Amino acid sequence: MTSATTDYTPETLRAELNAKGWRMTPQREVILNTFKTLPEGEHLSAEDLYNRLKDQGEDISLSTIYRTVKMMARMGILRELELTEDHKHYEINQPRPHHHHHLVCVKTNTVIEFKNDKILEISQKVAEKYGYKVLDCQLTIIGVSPEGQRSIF
Amino acid sequence: MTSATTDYTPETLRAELNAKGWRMTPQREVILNTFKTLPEGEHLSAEDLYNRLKDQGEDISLSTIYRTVKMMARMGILRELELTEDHKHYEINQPRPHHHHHLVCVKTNTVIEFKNDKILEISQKVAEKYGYKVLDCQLTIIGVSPEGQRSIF
DNA sequence: ATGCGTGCAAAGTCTTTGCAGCTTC
DNA sequence: GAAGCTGCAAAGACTTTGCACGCAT
Repeated sequence: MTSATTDYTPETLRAELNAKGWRMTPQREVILNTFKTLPEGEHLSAEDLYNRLKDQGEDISLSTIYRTVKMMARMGILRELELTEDHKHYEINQPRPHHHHHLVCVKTNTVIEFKNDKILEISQKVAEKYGYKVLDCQLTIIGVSPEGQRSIF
Repeated sequence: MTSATTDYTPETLRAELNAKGWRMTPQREVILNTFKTLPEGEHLSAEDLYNRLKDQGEDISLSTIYRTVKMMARMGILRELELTEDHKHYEINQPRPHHHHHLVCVKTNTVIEFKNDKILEISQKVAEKYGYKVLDCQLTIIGVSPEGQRSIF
């Protein structure tokens, strides 16, 4: 298991998979590359990814996508985000300087990204205390945006 | 909308509901009280809550439970947690000294709770910057436990 | 009296799984 | 060659919704 700051390439992914007796495939490479080139702050649901790839002429089944993103999340390659929507979103797990967190409005469902280095520091301290290795840490602030505060409901 | 540190009672809940043109009901009171008396650190899924109430002779439909916990989460009364499982868990949204966060192992699915006051401080600062009111904040650290590190897969 | 809330059953959404065939090691 | 991986279709888990009746305001 590699740390959250590994910069995965198809080669390092292949190596890690092979070490576990698993295999590199074209599908896995395409998915990894898609996340690696995703603009910072953008995150995709399984279906988003499916459609995006389809548009690019890459026909990867939804099953494979679900299987792959879950695997990559468990490996620490992707961050699994559960924000306001009722399905998971994924984004590449960036090393420290790019790591960000989310501020979500319960009324408007707006999501704001923000950075804060202390959070990773705290996480590492806590994890160390329990002997855990950190793959990812996510601070999600749930609140009400200025627009949301104006509405009664 | 009230702050995360409000200590809800059936009366304050009724007042807040009425102010919005909504209503207090026996079901809502039972659900609120159940969460209020839940041991710290315990959190329930909709189905957990349904069964627990049934055992106590309180027959509240699953639909109502889903509707109520979602409403209470939006009001900031409950925290909506998405940890390792594929369904949401709820717990009362405690004021600061009892607020806790989660350290999750991707391999064993173990969840450890921990407290850290700095996290709420950081959240409040961030929220303020954007003009948000904080209802809840959750730091989730995803990692690998010592036991998990021993297994290859 | 009004209209929100509940319970029921049905529908919906997102995700997982079994299996046959293909691909990687 | 053996075993993992993919795609398809079907199943599954959890959650939401329409509607008629009852209850809070």
